[in-house]
Amino acid sequence: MDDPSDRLINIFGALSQAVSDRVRLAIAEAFNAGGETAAALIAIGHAPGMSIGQVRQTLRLSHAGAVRVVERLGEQGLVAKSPSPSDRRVVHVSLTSRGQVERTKLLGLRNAAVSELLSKVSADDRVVLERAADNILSSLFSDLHGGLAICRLCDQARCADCPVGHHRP
Amino acid sequence: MDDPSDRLINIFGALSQAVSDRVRLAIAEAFNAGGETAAALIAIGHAPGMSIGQVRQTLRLSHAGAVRVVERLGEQGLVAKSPSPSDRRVVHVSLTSRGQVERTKLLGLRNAAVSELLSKVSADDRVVLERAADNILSSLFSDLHGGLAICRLCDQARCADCPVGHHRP
DNA sequence: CGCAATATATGCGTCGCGCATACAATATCT
DNA sequence: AGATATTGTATGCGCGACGCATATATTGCG
Repeated sequence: MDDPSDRLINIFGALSQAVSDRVRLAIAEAFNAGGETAAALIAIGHAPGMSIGQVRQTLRLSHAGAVRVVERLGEQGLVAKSPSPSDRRVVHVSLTSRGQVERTKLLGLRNAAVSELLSKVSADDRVVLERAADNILSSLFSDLHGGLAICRLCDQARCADCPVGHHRP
Repeated sequence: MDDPSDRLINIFGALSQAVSDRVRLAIAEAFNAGGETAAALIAIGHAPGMSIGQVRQTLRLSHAGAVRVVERLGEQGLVAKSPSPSDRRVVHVSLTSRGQVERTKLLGLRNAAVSELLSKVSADDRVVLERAADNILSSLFSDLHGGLAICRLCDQARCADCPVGHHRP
């Protein structure tokens, strides 16, 4: 396969940057905590009962970073920690009802931001765009938590047949 | 036009995030300064003689932030400040030869990271992908420096007919 | 000339993060 | 079972990048 053209590389890179900038900005306006805090809220909502270590892997943070992210979310009353019954070292982190509400709000903001950009693409081209995205994302599948990292801002309930393949054995 | 499907929104958002994550990581491994410092190096190289204020707009930083970014690059010997002949308030920022070298290295890293991902897309689909990206990016054109912000990591010398349109009147 | 506007610089505080370390619980090995 | 290693979590500490408020210099305008 030929290498992609320099123009496509630059434009595709710029597009990706622009999209994530927009999402980041939209979330930052509505959520008073920076860094990976918003991503943590979304990811925890997707896999309720995650351990701190799983948060760490999903967000690619240090352990201390993961502890502090959960701490911040806890201070805002968005998540709660509960001890594991089987292993008393691990803490399970879940969303509170306020956390659920906040998470839904953030997902809506991301959805709106991305949707607005996609409205510039014709219906026919969207089919191809989706296939291209599927191909690239499925090539990135490594381990389960690496996959969760990629989808950390997704509304996975509304993403049938996720190409990153969390559901694989 | 119909709204894009939820699946496309999520996958496209995840793809964009994954691409910018990869680029960010590749650059962070090779460049010892975080935040928007690498983007500043690239952007200054594209528009040599930028003022601090233009840096501020391009990177969407506070004025103090822009001063500090240039300061950091200066400490590493990558950029140099020179007084403007016409207006003694403004400082022109340009790359040193070491800055040029470093910039080229970073551009290569970004190019490689994005190129590897695009290799998963068929030649036919790349044509459509490029059109879709053109359409989205051209819709984002606002002002000249907003455009530069979008392309802040691009190798604009290798991006003929940039859809963000810095070259427009 | 006096006053507002523009461009840059600096003091200060904040926030998110990583490193090193400490502590608790479980697993393993003999 | 007891000693040791391993795993999971928490904390002290410092750093780096950033914004806000403010200071200073230069320009433009009445």
